[in-house]
Amino acid sequence: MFIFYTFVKKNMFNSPACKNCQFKSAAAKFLNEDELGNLENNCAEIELKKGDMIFKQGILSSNIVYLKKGIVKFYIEGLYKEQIIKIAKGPIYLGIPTTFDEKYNRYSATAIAKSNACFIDIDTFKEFVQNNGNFAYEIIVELCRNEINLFHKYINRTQKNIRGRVSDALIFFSEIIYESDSYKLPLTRNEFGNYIDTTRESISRILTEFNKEGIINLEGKKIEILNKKQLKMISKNG
DNA sequence: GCATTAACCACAG
DNA sequence: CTGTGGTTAATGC
Repeated sequence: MFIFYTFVKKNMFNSPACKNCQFKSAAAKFLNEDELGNLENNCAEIELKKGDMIFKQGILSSNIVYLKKGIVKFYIEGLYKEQIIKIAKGPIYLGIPTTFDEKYNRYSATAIAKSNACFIDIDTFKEFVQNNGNFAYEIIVELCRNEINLFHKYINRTQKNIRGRVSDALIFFSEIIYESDSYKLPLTRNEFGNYIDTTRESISRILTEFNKEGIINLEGKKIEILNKKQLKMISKNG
C-alpha cells in the first residue's frame, strides 16, 4: 500500500476521474469541486483479479480502499486457522476500521471476483471527515449498517443449525451479492464451511440434500435456487 | 436407553 | 478440491 502511495505522489498513475465517477459513494456525493480535485490527486485506481490480496493483516496501512465494483472476502488470522468474517460487494469502503485509528491492519481483504479498487490516501480521507459533515455522516451510516449486520451474523451462528446457515448463505449470495437466482459460488466448499462456521463435509452433504429435495439445482459451484420459499423456511426454522 | 446433530477421519475420484 | 461412509461425542427426549 505504501508503494501505491509513493507512486501517486509522483503522478506515475493516471489520476482517476473522481468527479465523473459512476460509482461515487454516498459520502463522496457530498464532496465539493475542490475536495474532489484533492481526492483525484491522492487516489489510485487498481484493477484486481480474483484472488488478489487488497490488504493484509499485520502490515502497515496508509490507505482507505474504496471498492468500486467486485466482491471481496474479509478474514482474520485466528489462533489456529484463518477465519472468513465477511463477504461483501462493491461499492463499499474496505479499510476504515483497520486503517483509521490503527497502525497495522487488523484483518485481511482479498478479491474473490474481478474488482476495481481505489486506494485513497488516509490523510486526505481524514480531512474530508473532519471538514465535511455530510461526508462524515454517510461514513457513519455505513459503519453502523456494518455493525448491525455483524450482530445478526453472530446471532445466526449460534442459534441456527447448519441447514439454516447454509440457506442463509445461499440467499445472501442470491439477493445481496449476485441479485440473481442462479450464480457461481465464489468459494470452495472448505471456505464456505469456514464462512458459516462448519466443516466442508457438512456443506457437501447439505448442498446435495438440497439438490435431492429439489430446493436447488447443484452443479459443482453453480447454484440455481428453485424453491426460494422453502429455502427461507429452512433459514427461519434453523 | 434411543434418536439426532455435527465434527472428525479416511479413502476415492 | 469434493463426495461419501463410518465413527464418535454431545444433547435432548
